[in-house]
Amino acid sequence: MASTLPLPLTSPPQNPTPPPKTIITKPPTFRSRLSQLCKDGRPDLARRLLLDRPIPSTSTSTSTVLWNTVLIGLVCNGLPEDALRFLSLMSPASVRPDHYTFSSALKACADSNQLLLGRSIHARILRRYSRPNRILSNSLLNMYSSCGCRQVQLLFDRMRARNAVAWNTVIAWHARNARPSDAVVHFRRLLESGTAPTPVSFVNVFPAVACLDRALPDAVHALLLKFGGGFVGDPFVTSSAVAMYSELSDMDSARKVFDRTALRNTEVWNTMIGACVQNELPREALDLYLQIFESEIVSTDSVTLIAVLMAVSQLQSIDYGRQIHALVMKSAPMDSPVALSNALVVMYSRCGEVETAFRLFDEMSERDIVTWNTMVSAFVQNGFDSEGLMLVRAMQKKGFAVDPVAAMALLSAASNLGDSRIGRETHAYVFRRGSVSKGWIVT
DNA sequence: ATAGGGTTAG
Repeated sequence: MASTLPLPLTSPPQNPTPPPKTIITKPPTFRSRLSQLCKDGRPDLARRLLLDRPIPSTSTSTSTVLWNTVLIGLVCNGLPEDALRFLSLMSPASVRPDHYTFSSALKACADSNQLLLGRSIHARILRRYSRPNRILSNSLLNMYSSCGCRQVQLLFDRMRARNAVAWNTVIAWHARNARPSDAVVHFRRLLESGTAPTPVSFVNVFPAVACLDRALPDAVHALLLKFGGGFVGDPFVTSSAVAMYSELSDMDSARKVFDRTALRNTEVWNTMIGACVQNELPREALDLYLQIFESEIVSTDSVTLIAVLMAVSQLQSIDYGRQIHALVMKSAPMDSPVALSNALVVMYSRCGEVETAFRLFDEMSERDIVTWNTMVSAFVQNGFDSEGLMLVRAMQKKGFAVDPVAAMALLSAASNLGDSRIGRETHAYVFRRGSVSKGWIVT
């Protein structure tokens, strides 16, 4: 290109051809190969490549970067246990862990719920650094929060430089542990501290405000509009706000938030459809599904189909049910998730087609506890009590223990059959197993 | 290269 330009002859030569650098791509470095493998979802290959490397001719600090790359790759690909095993192979003589190592290790502990290991890493951090940096402190907060340890508050209170991430972590911790007012208090203190809230601040606080003062949800939503004009378009924030209004059964507000969102991805649609189902508005749910279908802009996934099947179950319309079933077969013919098959079984059962429900149940290659409970309840609810009882035996043979849902079906079947022996046995079983913490209701 | 986020069947 440069050679075709009419250059004046007097001017000095100006690199007539581009340097070879821009033509020949540099060979990938060992680190870039590792991180590419991790990005491609093959951290196992990256790990093997690193472990099989003949002799580490690189310096200790370079090694650390390589090890961190694989470690982060394992964590980000949902393999926290492998990450921690890999970490234990890091010999301190040749690889010296750094901030990145520790923060990834803490995330691995958080993801695999390993409090003891997390604590030991915390101790190593304190031995290494007099004061952990902000990211390490936030990683520690997250680890303790994920592992359900109360140390979160103490650690947070002692932090000097708290950024939004730290605040958000504590807000989420309170909200998830059924302390909505503490979550809101920290949200308020976040605003008072002068730290700018982030979209995550709102995502975390929304679930907490639904169960408090009725004025709060609108107040927090107003704050959202005031603080982050940019956040309202965030699909996460939208989903969270829709879910909050749905929880309050304020479907007008939920719909308003949804309608005002420019960027609606599959998850946002799923939340809105799920909100309709939760509030027993199956027609609205189906209508929304139809809109996705016609717009062809966003795609649907198994979560969408599950919600739609629940709506059909509420409507008890076998015609719609069969159509959705056909769509399920078309969209996910092979390995559809168990939850989707379960939802199909529920739908046929609610529409009164127990035989079809059982055929689907019978054809399933994988069944979980919900599958068994669903089919047992399907039998009992449709008057096939003996079949329900027999299926409970089959379920126990497969190693699934009777849980509160199955117990309810059993009691109901016993009562329908007038079988006092099974009724008494189930009652005794419930009493033996019973504890409120396990979801059992003891009477 | 590092921290926090929404929906999911009985």
